[in-house]
Amino acid sequence: MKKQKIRKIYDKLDKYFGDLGWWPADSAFEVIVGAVLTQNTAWKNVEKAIEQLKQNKLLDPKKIESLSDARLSRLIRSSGYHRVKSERLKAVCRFLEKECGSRVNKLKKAGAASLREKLLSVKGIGPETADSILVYAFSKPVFVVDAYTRRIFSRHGLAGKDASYDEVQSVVHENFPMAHRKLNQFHAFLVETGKRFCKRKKGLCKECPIKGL
DNA sequence: CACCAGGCAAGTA
DNA sequence: TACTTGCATGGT
Repeated sequence: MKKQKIRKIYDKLDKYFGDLGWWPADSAFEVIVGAVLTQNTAWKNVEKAIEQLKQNKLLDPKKIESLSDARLSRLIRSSGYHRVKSERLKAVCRFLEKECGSRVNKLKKAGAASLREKLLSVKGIGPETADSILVYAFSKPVFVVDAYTRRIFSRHGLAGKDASYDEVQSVVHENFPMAHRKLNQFHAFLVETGKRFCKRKKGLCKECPIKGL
């Protein structure tokens, strides 16, 4: 039964990691920026980019929207794909201006499903980025599926190797209590497990806290 | 040197 | 629908 197995995995990881303090950010908007910048990119490189924006006091939707493409992409260069990502950031900022007058915290009151759809309509925001924003910026009860999650779920027989994003997400939504805090932590646990123990070419390694479940 | 990282969009068949 | 490719820096 998947329900039992997922529960077991969560409990093991909870005991092993405790509270990982995700998502590290000082504001909802910083979460959104981080969610875009971390697309297919190591978080370490994203931190430097966010730090650049902070040091220049530009971590603000209206300010980012009005920057030149050259300036913005230079500031976020360390996060990779900087030309693409500067466009994506601007698209998100335009969305925020239109949606809530750039008062980002207003969106906490929005319904999760409708906000998800709106986010997905922004160019540069796909399912993972949208869900990361929903759960980490706006505390919605949503489980984020990422590359590590896929890898781990596949190796533990919880999802097919090439299951779609929505399929993997459903496995968790249907088999795990829908508390925001736990879904939030669960994703953080899986990413941390992946980073440390489940690299692409290795199989499950000995020290992995959920080995053999 | 090769490979990977907390994806997504656009093009093709 | 299901592939494929471009995007790019920084770490191992």
